[in-house]
Amino acid sequence: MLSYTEENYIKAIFHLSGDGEKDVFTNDISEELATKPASVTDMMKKLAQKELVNYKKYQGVTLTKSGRASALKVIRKHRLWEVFLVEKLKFNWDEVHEIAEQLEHIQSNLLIERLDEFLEFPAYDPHGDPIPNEDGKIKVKKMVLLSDVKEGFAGDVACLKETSSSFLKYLDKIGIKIGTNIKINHIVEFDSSMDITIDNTKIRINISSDVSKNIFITL
Amino acid sequence: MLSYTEENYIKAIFHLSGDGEKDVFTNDISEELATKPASVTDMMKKLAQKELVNYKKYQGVTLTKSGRASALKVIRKHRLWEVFLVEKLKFNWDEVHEIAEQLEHIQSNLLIERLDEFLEFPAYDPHGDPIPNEDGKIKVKKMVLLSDVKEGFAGDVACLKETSSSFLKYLDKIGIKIGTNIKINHIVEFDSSMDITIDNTKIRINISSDVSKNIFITL
DNA sequence: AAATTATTTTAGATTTGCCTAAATTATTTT
DNA sequence: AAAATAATTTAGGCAAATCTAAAATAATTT
Repeated sequence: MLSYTEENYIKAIFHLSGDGEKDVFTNDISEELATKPASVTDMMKKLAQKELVNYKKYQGVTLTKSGRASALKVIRKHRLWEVFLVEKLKFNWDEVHEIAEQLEHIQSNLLIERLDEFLEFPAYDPHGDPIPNEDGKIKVKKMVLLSDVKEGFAGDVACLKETSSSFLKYLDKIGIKIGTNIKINHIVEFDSSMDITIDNTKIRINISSDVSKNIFITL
Repeated sequence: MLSYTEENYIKAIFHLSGDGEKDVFTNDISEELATKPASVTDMMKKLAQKELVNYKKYQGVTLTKSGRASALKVIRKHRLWEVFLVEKLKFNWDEVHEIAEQLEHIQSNLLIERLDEFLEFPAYDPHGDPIPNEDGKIKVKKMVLLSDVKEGFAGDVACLKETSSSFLKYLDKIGIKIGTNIKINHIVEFDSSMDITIDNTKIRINISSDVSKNIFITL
């Protein structure tokens, strides 16, 4: 069984690797977890010993099969708890992250399966991120970054890249949530900001490229 | 803020002191928490330093006001989570303790208030123990140990002293739960076992004094 | 290719919570 | 009241996870 800290390292590596694709480096992990690089090196040796990561000095790390499975389990728990907090306890989507960071470490397989059932087997969390199933399988939605599509295109908000509280609060304010329909009326060449229509209403708003770069919409 | 371990010590002291009445001794705490007496002494110094306990060498400890408040907060969380597990996630009353032991340490005032609301402000947990309110106030039910009442007496099961899985499973089997009406038909002088009627049915069963000593009924 | 810069690792400490073994204090027995 | 026993504390250490400072390695620049 993994310690609280080990789980956090494994999760950080999973995220930094782009869900397991790329190698991850010491400095990046230390930044993600707000620790020092030396601490990361110590932990990488420990995780390598436990065969959770493939580690070669100075070469970065990747997760092993077993490490990947552990990461997906923690992510599953995190996202299910987020659904619980938003759907059942009426939290806003910008308030749930810190609490889910704690809840994700609760150890009980039965608990998480019962929670999943109670929530009626959600496929996505409140930010649109997919919830891995018991076997770590993820349902991938076909989607593109809003910033990558052309004028005239329309789609539904599927997922957010950035989930900071300030970003989520801004989206609340302008009326964007998961499932909101967005139509791109015009892209300003100068700054790549977009003039969009929300849910086929008459209201048009302008969003900066910093915003459109962080919203995925369905294809 | 208290560490996970400190919270467990404070909670153990609260329970061992009979909810704050008596002095508590090193050996008892070490037994309760499955640590060694020397470890307890270390922690008592630390908790005294933080003004959570009154500690005098060799004399035992008591909780301070602040220690008592911390204990009640952890107990509140533990019991609310137990209600959640039983009422919402369909756990049996003998399965919830270990999970609640973990959940009770999650830090978020908002979470616990929202959970309380979601559960519709329960006053008692699945074992009949009272749930302290936000201010640490407890609603005391008037009750007596089943073993302390006379033949002919009847009352409703209010609370259990022992909450081990084996005891709870036995109660399940013989049909006793919180709220069950029990009438004492006869007490066997030899072993103090009791012949009882459950919920005014025609079925009579015999329970040992080990059982009757662990069931509280309403006065 | 040598020098500079950036990244990573090693070495040695620190803190928290725990341990064992020995010493101390309190309690009980004779 | 002295001896024996029980409870508690002290002293010294260990493991996990962290840190700082110094050394080693890799990458980049000139």
